[in-house]
Amino acid sequence: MGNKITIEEDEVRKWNLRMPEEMLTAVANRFKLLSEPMRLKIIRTLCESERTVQEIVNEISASQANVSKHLSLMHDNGIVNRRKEGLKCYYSIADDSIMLACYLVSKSVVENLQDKLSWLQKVEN
Amino acid sequence: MGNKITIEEDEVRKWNLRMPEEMLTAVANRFKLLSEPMRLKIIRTLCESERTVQEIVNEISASQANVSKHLSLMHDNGIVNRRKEGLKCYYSIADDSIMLACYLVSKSVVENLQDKLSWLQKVEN
DNA sequence: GATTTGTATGAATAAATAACTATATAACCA
DNA sequence: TGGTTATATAGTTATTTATTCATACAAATC
Repeated sequence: MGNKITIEEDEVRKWNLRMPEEMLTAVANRFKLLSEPMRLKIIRTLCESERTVQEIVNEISASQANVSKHLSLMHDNGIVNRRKEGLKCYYSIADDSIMLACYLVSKSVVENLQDKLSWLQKVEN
Repeated sequence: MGNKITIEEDEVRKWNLRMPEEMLTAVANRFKLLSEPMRLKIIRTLCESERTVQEIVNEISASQANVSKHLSLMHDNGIVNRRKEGLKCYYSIADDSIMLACYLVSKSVVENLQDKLSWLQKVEN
């Protein structure tokens, strides 16, 4: 229990500095997939466990067509898995790094918000 | 030397499941900032050290207006710092989590590409 | 003050895309 | 076969945005 992920700080600072153009585009595309609130909502439900399209539709109250399109897009880009069972179609997270990215970025965003809040409170007094 | 970042796996899986709507939008916006190849190129140069606008323009061969606009956008969103010195304007990375996100996502993208390649090689034989 | 240099910005354009409606497909059941 | 359910897709619209060009601003130098 309590598994830990460790990352070398030195590695981070020089993240693929010489990465060729197409790979950079691929990285940008991966980020783009995570840049829509609706898709983040979907991913968030999938982080709990696999879900059918309809289950997601009910949970996040969006249209079936829209959820399906987002799932298809994410499937085409390899960030979710698809598993068919009769009429239903189960989706799940295909790449744990997605969750890690969501975790780190949301943590950072929340921390920034907290900083702004405490700054505002200081100014008010 | 060899500083390490450690992350609890359990924490990752339940990344802010109950995060309110506006925060989710903020997270999506953060990802959106990282979803353009041109901005990633700029960020990549800034990961080495702070740079003036003109230095970046020369390094990535883009127009001054475009680089300036991207930098302004990133500054407005708090992911780069701005430091004026005479005529020149030095930009730098404001948030280390940006680098971490770039590192993790590009690592994952590269690994996926490698998987695809080795699969292709198998099929060819 | 006039000029030069570094940076920012406004307007215009083209491209991408999220969401909607309607419809198609595909699997199951009666 | 006909009907129902779950999901996918085509066409359309509205919005966003990356880029370019031209110009404005601002600090330094002459």
